[in-house]
Amino acid sequence: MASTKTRPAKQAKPLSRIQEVNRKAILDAALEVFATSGFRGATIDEIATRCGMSKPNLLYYFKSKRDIYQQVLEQTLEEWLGPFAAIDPNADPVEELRRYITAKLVMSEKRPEASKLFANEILHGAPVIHGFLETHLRQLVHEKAGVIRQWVSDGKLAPIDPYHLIFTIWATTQHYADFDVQIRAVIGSQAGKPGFYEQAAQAVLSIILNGIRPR
Amino acid sequence: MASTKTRPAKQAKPLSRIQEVNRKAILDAALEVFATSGFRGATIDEIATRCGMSKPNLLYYFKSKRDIYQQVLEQTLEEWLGPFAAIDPNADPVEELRRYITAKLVMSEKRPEASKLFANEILHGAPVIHGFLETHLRQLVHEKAGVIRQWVSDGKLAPIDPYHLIFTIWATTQHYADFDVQIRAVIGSQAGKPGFYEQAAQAVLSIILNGIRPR
DNA sequence: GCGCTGCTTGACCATTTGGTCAAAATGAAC
DNA sequence: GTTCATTTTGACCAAATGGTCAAGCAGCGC
Repeated sequence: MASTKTRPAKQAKPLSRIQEVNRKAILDAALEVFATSGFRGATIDEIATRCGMSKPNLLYYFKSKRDIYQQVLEQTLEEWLGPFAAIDPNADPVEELRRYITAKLVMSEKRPEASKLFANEILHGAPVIHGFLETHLRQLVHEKAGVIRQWVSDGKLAPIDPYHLIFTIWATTQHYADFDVQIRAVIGSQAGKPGFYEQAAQAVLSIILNGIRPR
Repeated sequence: MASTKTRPAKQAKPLSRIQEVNRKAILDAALEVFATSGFRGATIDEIATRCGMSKPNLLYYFKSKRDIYQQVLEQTLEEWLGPFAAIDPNADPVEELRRYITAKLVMSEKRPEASKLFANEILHGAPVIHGFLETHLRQLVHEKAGVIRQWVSDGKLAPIDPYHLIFTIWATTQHYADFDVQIRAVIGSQAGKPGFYEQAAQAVLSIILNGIRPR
């Protein structure tokens, strides 16, 4: 994604102290607003207000609403896919998947906005990150699918379609972030309690890992 | 939900032929538009145009955008929860869950808009159906959780938290509708092919059912 | 202090869009 | 065909919102 990191545009202008601070503040606020309201529902004004800034001032740093949105998305994407990219072909399959699933559940608990941001983007047809999905993500998934397929060949996992396994893991883990309102409504106060996510992790791991253990 | 079915308001006015036709056309169009654009993104104009109607004419049948949205949501809810409500305590657990999961995957394939509509509503905090979630859905889930717990007690299923099992099933099955764009981008043309959903069903069933089979 | 560059903003504009209304068209009953 | 209720619409309004701009302000090197 992007050229280097979060530069405004071309020609690596050094990006002053105040710029760095303000751009970060904007992106942080934008993540929350976009995650809870979606792209259409979010307003520049709300993002601006949330970081104590006027609308024109915010537009001094980003040229449009779409621009902010895109950069938040790209920035969050790396972080979000980190644990997936880190899946190690040489580790023990079940342990490695346990690690990955746990990591994703922790992310869903700690940063649900990131998950919601993507969910919303994809739900509406991925207008902004469609290209990324078809190239980078596709390549990455293809690679990891190969790893899983190898594990299956080696008899270290039950025979399972790697792609659907990946989708199942994504679906279950992200569900806890994206649908937290529903979960909270259904199970009530327990959902907020400290041990809740550990309990969720245990259940999800139990289902998926036992579902794919060699037999 | 709602008083009887889809009456405009109070006092069961018989609802003329033309009303019946038009209301249905509007609700059908609205489902699609709301599902793809979300509540904020949808416009009355688009819904109206899509069923060959003028905006004021549409507002003759429904008093506001919110009103249409709410009725589409309520109408689809019943249909969506049907298979869940139909889970039979007396059937064989593994077979019954296989039936349910399969039914949900079929729905995700045939009517992805319904799934997307809910996903969007919940993602944005369930402003409209929050009450429903906390009462009816909560009660229903509680009831079915009891069934699963009983199955576990009887040794017919591996020990698993009923709620998390339900969430896992919802997450995986609905993922195929809500994130279809991502799936298509990642695995390419295969996603459209006829056998794809059967393959998905097989993989999901394999993981979940083997994950909960008594051992 | 001076001047210059970079940062900030009030005022403003254009577009979109939910919703209203009075008047016209249509259909049904007789 | 006349009459009345139902249905349809063009024209319109008000609010929200993305985005612009010229002018003001602030920091900083000298």
